[in-house]
Amino acid sequence: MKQEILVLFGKNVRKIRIEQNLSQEQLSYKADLHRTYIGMIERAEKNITLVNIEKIANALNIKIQDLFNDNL
Amino acid sequence: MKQEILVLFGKNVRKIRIEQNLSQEQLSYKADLHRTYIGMIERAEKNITLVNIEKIANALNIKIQDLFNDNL
DNA sequence: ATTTTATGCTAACTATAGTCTGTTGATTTA
DNA sequence: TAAATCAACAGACTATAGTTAGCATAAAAT
Repeated sequence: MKQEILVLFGKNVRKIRIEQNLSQEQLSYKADLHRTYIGMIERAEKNITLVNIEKIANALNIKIQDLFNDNL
Repeated sequence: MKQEILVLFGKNVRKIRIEQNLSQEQLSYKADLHRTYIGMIERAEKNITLVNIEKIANALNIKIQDLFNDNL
């Protein structure tokens, strides 16, 4: 994929995940998603659906809106 | 589907679309999506992907974040 | 009254999201 | 130098998102 919106989203997931000292695998457990899938999202290789967007936001204890911040 | 997050999203799309006096069909042109698909999204029958979320936000001239407001 | 506009709904199809296994390489830890 | 942790990546599979045509209903417009 590599569309800009997916890149923005993926960067935000990675940034917040690392801030919380979580590995991709740990986040995947919390979000009930597969290990490799988190990596694909962070690399903007998949066009994520809304239900999974929410799962990730919940796993990171943030609002969905926070995953669309575009300051960096 | 009918998951809560899809219901919230659909309600917001409909609300803003009507505020702007657009029919589903008119919005579908602007967003480059099919007529019936907009209806399905508003009725929370499909789990929309991020790329299409952005298309709808752009067609409505709003930010993606605005589609996740939960006041009404 | 009938034509037009708007939406709901179904069903079938095709494109792709999402799952899962396994391999590789880098880094860290013992 | 192992052993363990982490992430990138590939490939194959299954589930479902997204497209499209068509029919039904209701309301507004002519």
